[in-house]
Amino acid sequence: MTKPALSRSAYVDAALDIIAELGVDKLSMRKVATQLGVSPMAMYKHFSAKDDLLAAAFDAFIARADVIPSDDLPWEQWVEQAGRGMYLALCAEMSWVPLLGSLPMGKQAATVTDAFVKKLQLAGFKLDQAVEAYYAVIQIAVGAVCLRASLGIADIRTPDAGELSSLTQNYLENADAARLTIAPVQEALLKRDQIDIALPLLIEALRARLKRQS
Amino acid sequence: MTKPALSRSAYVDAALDIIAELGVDKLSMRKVATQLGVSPMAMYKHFSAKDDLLAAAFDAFIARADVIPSDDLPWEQWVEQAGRGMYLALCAEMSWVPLLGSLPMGKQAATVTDAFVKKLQLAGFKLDQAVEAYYAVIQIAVGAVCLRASLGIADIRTPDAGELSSLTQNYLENADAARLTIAPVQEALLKRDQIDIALPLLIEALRARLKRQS
DNA sequence: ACCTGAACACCGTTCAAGT
DNA sequence: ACCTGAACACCGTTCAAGT
Repeated sequence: MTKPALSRSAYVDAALDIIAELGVDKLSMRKVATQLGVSPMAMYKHFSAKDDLLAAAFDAFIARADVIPSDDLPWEQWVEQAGRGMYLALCAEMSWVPLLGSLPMGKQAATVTDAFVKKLQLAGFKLDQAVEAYYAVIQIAVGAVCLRASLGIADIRTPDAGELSSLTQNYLENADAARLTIAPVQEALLKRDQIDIALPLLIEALRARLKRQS
Repeated sequence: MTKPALSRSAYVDAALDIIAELGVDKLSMRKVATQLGVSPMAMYKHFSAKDDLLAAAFDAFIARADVIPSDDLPWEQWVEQAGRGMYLALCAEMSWVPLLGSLPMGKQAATVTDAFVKKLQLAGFKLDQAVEAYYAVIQIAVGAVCLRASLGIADIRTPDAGELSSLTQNYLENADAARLTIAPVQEALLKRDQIDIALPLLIEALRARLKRQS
């Protein structure tokens, strides 16, 4: 009996399964192939290299994350929800984080761009301002997830109330008076959702900019 | 003749050499050991695992980057320069970028925190606002570098004038009218320094916040 | 204390060969 | 066209042994 030829998306789905279970760092060409009952080398007919598979998997991940908010929201809330959506999707699958700086944006990312720019243009922003705002939100979402990851927060559970984050623990080595004052404030800040640090400030600045030109 | 015992910092220096030459992704325990003329296993007396070496190397990298601006600048410029300094240091050694979300902050990062918070407190911000502003700047700097890396910009050269970034190339696959309008604006934006996208907006918001409470 | 040698259990990828 | 098997050139890390 001849095996049906495996499609590109079959490999991508298998990769996403393995990533969900073991994390991006444990993904290997061999594991994907084994899950599909195929030789590892079969994949090189569909993907030029592991990076290619990873980029395709990330784009599929973005599609599933579904970060585009409902259209009837006012722009401030729309932007806030879009940024939070990106942040939350990545928080749920934090093993992507170390690769965030090396993954190329694919087709699904482009549809998010389109929706964002359109929403802001309808709100009265100029095209270049809308594009600028989009990339500012992306930066902040990615930065927030990176910061969260550096805190050593595990994927699911929130940190135990009594326990200092690893970041604050490091900070308190060789502590002086200033650090002892700063540490609890830092710890309180970092216990909140990291997306709430810079995103509200950004939206404030955008609102001021819009008001100034109307 | 007995070899002098190798210190932790000798390993870190060797690691930074290899990273500067080949990139973080090509660093291996075996290469560091070979450069020092030692068995790979010798390192496990000084570092519990490769992650431990990498964290130490990153902290040394931060120390060398020297991102703390001169003290006599007004706070807006000080914050702007600090953020830009982080951004530029990472742009110069972009192979760190994929790891930005998984590297813990060490002692050198803590001295940057201290300087930043102190500067903003002297400018009139409350402690919690100063800490919040610091992490907002970190997020934006990290996000900007991640975005720059995703553009497929090589470490040194600026992209050829005539050539679209890989991000815009991907964006233009299956292009409709809207995308054809957005693409050149996006490309112009992404040719600028990525740190200039969100950092000025953040500083604007901070200034407004400070004015409101005084 | 610090280092070594050999081994284990993995990797990504090439290449020639199969059907 | 698509897949296989064997091989190459690597990895991080463990463990028992050396000095």
